[in-house]
Amino acid sequence: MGHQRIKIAKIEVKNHLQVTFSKRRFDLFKKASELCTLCGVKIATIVFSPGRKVFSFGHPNVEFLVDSFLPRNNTNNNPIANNSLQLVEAHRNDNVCGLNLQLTQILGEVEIEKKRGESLDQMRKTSQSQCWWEASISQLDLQELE
Amino acid sequence: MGHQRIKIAKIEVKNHLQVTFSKRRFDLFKKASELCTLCGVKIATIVFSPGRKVFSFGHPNVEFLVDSFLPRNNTNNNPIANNSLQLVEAHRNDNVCGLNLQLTQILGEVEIEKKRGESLDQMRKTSQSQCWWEASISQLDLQELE
DNA sequence: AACTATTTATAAGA
DNA sequence: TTCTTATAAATAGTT
Repeated sequence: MGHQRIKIAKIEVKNHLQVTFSKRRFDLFKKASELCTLCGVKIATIVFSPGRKVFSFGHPNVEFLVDSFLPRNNTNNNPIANNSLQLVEAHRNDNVCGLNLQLTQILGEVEIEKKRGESLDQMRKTSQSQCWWEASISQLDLQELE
Repeated sequence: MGHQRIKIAKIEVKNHLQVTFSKRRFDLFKKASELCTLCGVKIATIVFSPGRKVFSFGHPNVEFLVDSFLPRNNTNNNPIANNSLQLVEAHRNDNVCGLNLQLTQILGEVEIEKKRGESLDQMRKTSQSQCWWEASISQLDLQELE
């Protein structure tokens, strides 16, 4: 890729590895996010980093994995404790879900802004002595007009 | 992407969606695999398809995820179960942390794109002398633009 | 962190 | 479908 193609093998230079990890992890989650949106599927991705950290992406959240794989066989018979746990669970899920929604929405905004920038760039380039705005405004969609 | 750029939004044409899903799922797992090899990390990815099928990729396998995160034996006095619960806690915190990092980075991207748009807008305005009617367009509100 | 030169990924088309 | 192709994205190395 890039200037030189690399072999898909363990990167030995620690600093280089960290940079590549950050870049590729971000893009992996981005691709996962796009697949979610494009195809309306549920995805959970979890990465255990070299630095012993855990990164994850999930839509609608990562925890749905737990619900999918395990039946809730709660052996704790204390109803108050159970309710409290459920409230904590709900709050956490809302938190993660909300962040994912924000992420999705903002990714969309980025796309819109980039597209707008590209449109303006293109129009600027094609504008000679003529007024490009008149010819182009009819081609802008609503989001761009906003 | 290919011949045309597409909006990241739900694909409505079923046949098209299926093709895109297959391609992008393959590439997602490929990217995950490369990240594993390059950086020596553990990854688990699970996709619940529109056709109710489940696809997964894991290195060294997918099950380590279940073993790491899901407390199978929920008897509260079981030290193994407690360890699992702690892992779940840690993971959730990391998940939120990771999402926040993504949000921060992407919000930064939005700012950059908006500034770019503003500078292009400024360039446009400086050329207003050639377009006497342009100012009136800029003053139209959203409803009028629609 | 930002920037290129290339390699990849991929939306359409065949 | 499967392959091809034109174009958009990703990214390795650089500044």
